[in-house]
Amino acid sequence: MNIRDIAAKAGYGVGTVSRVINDQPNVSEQARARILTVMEECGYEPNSNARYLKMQSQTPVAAFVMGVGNRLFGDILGPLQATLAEANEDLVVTYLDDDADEVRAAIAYQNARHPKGMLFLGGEPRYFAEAFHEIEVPSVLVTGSAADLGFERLSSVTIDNEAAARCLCEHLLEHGHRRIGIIGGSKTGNQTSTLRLAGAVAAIRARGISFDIARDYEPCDFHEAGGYEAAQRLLDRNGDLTAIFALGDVIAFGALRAIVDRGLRVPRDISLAGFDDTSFSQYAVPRITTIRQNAEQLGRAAARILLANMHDGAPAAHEVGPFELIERESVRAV
Amino acid sequence: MNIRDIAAKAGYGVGTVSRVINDQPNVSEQARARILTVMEECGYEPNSNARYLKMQSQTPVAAFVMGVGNRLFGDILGPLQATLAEANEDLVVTYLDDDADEVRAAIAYQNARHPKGMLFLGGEPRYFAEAFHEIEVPSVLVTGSAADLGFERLSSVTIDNEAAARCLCEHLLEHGHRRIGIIGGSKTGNQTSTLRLAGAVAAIRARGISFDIARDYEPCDFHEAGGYEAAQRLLDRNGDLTAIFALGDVIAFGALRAIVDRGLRVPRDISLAGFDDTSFSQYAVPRITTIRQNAEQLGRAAARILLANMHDGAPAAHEVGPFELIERESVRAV
DNA sequence: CCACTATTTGGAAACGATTCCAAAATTGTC
DNA sequence: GACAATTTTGGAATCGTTTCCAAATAGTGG
Repeated sequence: MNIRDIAAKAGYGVGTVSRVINDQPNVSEQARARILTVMEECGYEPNSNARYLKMQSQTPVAAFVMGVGNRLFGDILGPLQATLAEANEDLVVTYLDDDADEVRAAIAYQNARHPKGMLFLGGEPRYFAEAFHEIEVPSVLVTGSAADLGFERLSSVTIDNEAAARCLCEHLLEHGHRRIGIIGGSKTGNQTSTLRLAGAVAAIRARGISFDIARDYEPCDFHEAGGYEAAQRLLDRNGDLTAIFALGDVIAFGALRAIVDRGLRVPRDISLAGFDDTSFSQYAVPRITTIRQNAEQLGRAAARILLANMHDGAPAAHEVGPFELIERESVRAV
Repeated sequence: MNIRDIAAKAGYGVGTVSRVINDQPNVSEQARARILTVMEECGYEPNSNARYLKMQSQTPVAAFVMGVGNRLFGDILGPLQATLAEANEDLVVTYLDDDADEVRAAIAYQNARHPKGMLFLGGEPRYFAEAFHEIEVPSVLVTGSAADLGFERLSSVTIDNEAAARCLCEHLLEHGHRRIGIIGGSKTGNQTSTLRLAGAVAAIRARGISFDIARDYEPCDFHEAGGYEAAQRLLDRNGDLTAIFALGDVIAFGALRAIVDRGLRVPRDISLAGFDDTSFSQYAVPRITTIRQNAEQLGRAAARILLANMHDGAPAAHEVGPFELIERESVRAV
């Protein structure tokens, strides 16, 4: 069942059928209706290979997801893919550890098939910045800023992580906290966490309160176990902390458990704040104060920007989405 | 740069070049070497669209993920995609709500591009069973059983949900619980949840204890909010429950919050059990007793079976993976 | 050296779409 | 009703492969 069959059945030429398929003008209403009916009847779907072959565009959009465990990415990926689907664009997904070599290899592999576009979720911008010079298609960095990387075809969608962390920290400060500990962010430094850390530290120091990175900060991997261990280490060093700011909700969740295991209570003994407003944070006991970023909006924005880049040759855009402080029960005044 | 250019540059015909590309016999060593050299020099990569168009086999493997929120699927998808990648197979992912029409439309759309294989994660087998008669490629149902659906080309990878639920319920019974409530599973019935429910109810009734579906069971959507509300409704009806079995960890997590909001404590007043051993369940307060299924193993098995089906024409296989009861703190003896 | 078979090679046809140009049909104007 | 302008239509050429079939070449035994 191909376009010629449809044309024959409908009593029109292939050109007209093609125009109908592609929603192009200069087709009479009558012809359009008739052809649509026939296509419907036959359950006809155009062959995408023939189509792409002719149109010279090739494989679908490729997405690289660094950090499968992060539920935020799942929440972003859903709406992102849905938006792409509305434009009939498929999405080839590759899941990766956030490791420089693995990232490079995966990018090289996908790049060889000339995808129409690329998407990077999570991960360290530095890693693929190295691999990026050979990429000739529009790309979007989701959940990270590429504005300062200066790549011609690399857009980005993110929130202002620094401002958000500052906002949250000010919230803690306003509640009287003076000894605040921070956990999260890899030892080797990771853009997003670095920004959050910077914002938090800036807020604290702006009040003339000292913050000693070596003492008051503890890096950890981005999962519950990391948060658990980091909180342990941080509390071992600092008996006087009244609040802990975890650079991610899953980290906060692990930290919560660590605090409880020490016989302490949140927020009575220690206040706790997270980041991301992952779906479980409003159900945790206590409900966790956090920063919400709108995953759906980020996902849709990423898709929209990429489509604009791909189809209309729009220049790289750098969208900064809104965030919101969600006050819950895990922070109390001291 | 196409196959004709390469043929011209190498001084051979397109047929010979094609044979080299596809590793076919009947090419002299001399020709093969020369052509490979030229291809290398030119950085030539065959156009996959033209190729798939001609070969009638087409786009990569298509995966349908029903229920983005479910972190288990993320955990399965990672290893699954990695295994596929080892065989140089790309994965096109579509995220869907578990809705019959949406599923049908997505399957029709992807099927029209004649993917090499299909994967279904989560979702209700019935929904795509309807759409399945038109699928002519090998497929694997992950996290659901297809053994009894009787489709020629549909494999499945799952655990024995019924036995696992029975096992967990027996654990509750051994701890002296006699009034057990169950939450989870959609109103319209969903294979996985139905099996879990059946196993649980069977275990309870096997002890001569009555279980009244209308009274002791409450369906809900698969997320924290669903669990929260279902637990509320269930507890409103039954003041005498000593244990609640949630048909999924996220549901259990919502239920935990609902229990706490009633001023009750887990496990002192009510014991709670989940299913899936999602990463947060061992950090929840209290740590949640649950059933672990090995996501990585399931993912790899699914990919392995699909590859065998695709490449070697292996018949449909139905793999039943192991499960494990993880005893934690949320269940105590009464 | 010939007849015959086996291997290697070349190139036209086909896959199913899009795109363009020319032809046909319609509309508008006087 | 004639003519121009516009809209609609048909269909050949094209995209870059694979797959045949026929032709050329190499190999073999007598």
